[in-house]
Amino acid sequence: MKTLDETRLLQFKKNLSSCVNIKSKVFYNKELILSYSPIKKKIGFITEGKANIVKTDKEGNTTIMRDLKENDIFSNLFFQNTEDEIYIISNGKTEVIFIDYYNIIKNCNQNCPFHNSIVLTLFDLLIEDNKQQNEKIELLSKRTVEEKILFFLKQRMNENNIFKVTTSYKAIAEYLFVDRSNLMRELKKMEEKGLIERYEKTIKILS
Amino acid sequence: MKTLDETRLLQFKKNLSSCVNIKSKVFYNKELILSYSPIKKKIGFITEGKANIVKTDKEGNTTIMRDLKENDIFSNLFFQNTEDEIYIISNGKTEVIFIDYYNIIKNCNQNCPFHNSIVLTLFDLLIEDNKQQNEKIELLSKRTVEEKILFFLKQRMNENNIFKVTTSYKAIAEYLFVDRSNLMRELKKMEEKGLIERYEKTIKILS
DNA sequence: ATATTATTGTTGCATTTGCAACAATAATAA
DNA sequence: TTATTATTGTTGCAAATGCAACAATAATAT
Repeated sequence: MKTLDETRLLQFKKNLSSCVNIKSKVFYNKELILSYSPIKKKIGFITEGKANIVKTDKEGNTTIMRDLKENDIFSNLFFQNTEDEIYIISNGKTEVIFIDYYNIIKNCNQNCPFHNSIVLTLFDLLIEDNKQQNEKIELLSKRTVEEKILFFLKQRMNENNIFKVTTSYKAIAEYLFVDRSNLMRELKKMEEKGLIERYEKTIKILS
Repeated sequence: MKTLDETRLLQFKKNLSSCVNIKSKVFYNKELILSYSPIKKKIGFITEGKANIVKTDKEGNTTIMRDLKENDIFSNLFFQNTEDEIYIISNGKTEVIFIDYYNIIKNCNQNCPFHNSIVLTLFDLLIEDNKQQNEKIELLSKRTVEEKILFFLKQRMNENNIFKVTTSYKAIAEYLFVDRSNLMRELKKMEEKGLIERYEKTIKILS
């Protein structure tokens, strides 16, 4: 039983506009969707496409903190103001619904029946996000690049133990916070060890 | 303006018992508070003390994924079933309130006025947790041990740029996912570089 | 079609890091 | 108190990793 099924998400999207002020917006590739702001507290919900949470430190190093996809939630409420700059950037064409945080916490005047349902769905979406973050922390806690790769692949492989690189090895290296050339080297080693088989962008996990 | 002030948390604790089934429990050092379960979905709220989210992989390596303290929320809903085992473990005397997830998502029969307020507070507690997770991901994205140490220290130093090690260097090394002896070595290097001053368990950040 | 840019694959090399081992000290238990 | 256990501080060494550079290929733009 999945907590968040299609029906419920559909209902959520319908209810949203009936109760709180929302703004829907379409972004194209590499556009800024949201940045840190202590004033304009917004919650975003991706209705179509993909996005990344990207961090740039003061030396200019850029890292992908998170991958976001359809039905994922995000917010500038999730970040604190640090030296690093954190942005949500679209990855291809992306459609987003923005919800004003104050609309959520303040019960709407007419005490509409939708409000509770919306908050509950947001709650479950947040739990889902939390789960994904824990998965990322678990990934990063792995001691070696090989362990990181295996964990990453096993989470994403299909029922035939196959994972297809739909993005790029560069993007995967960024996601794992490892050097790209080292990623390639480790993949080769893993193939020699018999842990995986690889043909260009198709990887079969054998272990 | 803080989202979650003392007054609100007090109200939350009061309301909880009026509306949903809760169970309060006291744990002593190193006791199991919660583990992964697909059936018994629980949300925990720490009213006193500290706890850790601890992960053990199939090789037996144990890592501290998160530090939890008073007013922090946790749940087995946040984890997926992987090869790694994840537990919430008390760190000293810890008092916890357990909330049944189904109590939250199912509006209570009498449609009490507390329910919405509770869900909203849980929502904000989840946002707070999310923020802490992002902070940890940001920390782990740092490329070198030195960068990790500096980020860690700057987040925690007081207004005089002083951080006191209240736990142990061993625990800090675990939290940063770095080797303890390397942590000591890097601290020495950083002192030589003039980035910090250190006297046993007191560190002054100079940069 | 051709030029331009991005990605992939590879390697040598320097650096960083983890591991193991040990002594010194501190904290805790008997 | 004394014994026992945990933490701190240090180092040599091997392994893992990142960096830089490059050619080959693929993708995209003109």
